[in-house]
Amino acid sequence: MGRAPCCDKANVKRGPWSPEEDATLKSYLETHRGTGGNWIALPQKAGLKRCGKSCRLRWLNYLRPDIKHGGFTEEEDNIICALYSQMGSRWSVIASQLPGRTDNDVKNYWNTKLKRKILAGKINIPIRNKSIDAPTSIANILTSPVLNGPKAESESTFTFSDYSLTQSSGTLPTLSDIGYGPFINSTCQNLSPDHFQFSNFPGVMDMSELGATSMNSSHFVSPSQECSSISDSSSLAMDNKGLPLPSNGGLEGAGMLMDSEFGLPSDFFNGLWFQDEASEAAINCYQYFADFGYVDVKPQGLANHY
DNA sequence: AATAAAATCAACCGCCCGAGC
DNA sequence: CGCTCGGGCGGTTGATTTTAT
Repeated sequence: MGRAPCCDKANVKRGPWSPEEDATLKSYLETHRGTGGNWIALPQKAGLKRCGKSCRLRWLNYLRPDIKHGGFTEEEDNIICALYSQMGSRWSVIASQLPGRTDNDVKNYWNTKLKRKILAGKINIPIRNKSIDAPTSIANILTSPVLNGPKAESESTFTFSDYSLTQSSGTLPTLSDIGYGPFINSTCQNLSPDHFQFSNFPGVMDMSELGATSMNSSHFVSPSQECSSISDSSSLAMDNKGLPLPSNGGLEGAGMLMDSEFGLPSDFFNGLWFQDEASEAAINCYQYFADFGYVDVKPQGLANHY
């Protein structure tokens, strides 16, 4: 038995909001200085025949003051790409770094325009291009160039269109290639934002700042869930359809990239794969991100709660 | 000008998490 | 400690708009 729905679906209006409904919701929220801590009860109080969640969404994505729509700047493009390359589809976290942007907006923008821009080679994604030695201890990996970033002069970019990543595949070892996979599986619970220096990316804030602000209120999936599918873990991940799938590393066998629970941008890379099956770049790129682009980070102090 | 195809984006869905009891 | 509920999230849908033929 599933949980009860949040509202009576039969008696709530659905679909696009009318200007009158917008005005009612906005007026109520402004008059009462918020929801009073309960979105579910709000529609009734405000006289709206809408689901509370629908009201919340409408407010957050459209009615809220200072919302910007469309017209993403190049700088915003770069920030989105860089953050996506680091954390995947954490749209709320990404949006929190873009004043006036909502997660829905960023998500739509990524899915409809940015992916195409990247594929067309109009956007370069900064990537760390440096060999590292296999770590022998936790200290090594936490201070390794891959995780902490290269010196500025060794940073390079690649584009998906020219597959230049292929050329550098030898210098982009995946974590599983160098034995990091099992390590991450067993130790990622202990990682903190301090171990990641996102500020090495131009225009991207240090992750530790996120840990102090937006990440505190963000949605996190526990390492037990996310780390289970990192790298060459042998555990199974479930895709959206509930089918058991091999976690990352799914390149082999079925000849296609597998989705995982870990927040990989798999749809994007699947797209690359199917677009050009012979593309080593897509594979390398996928593995690159899959292997160390998505290690979950948590504010220090929370790590042991899982 | 008409039609089809593609792109866009608002809105919904279902799941997960934390708070409160 | 377990259950319920609301908030929040990412994924997906589908209506509308734009572009191509």
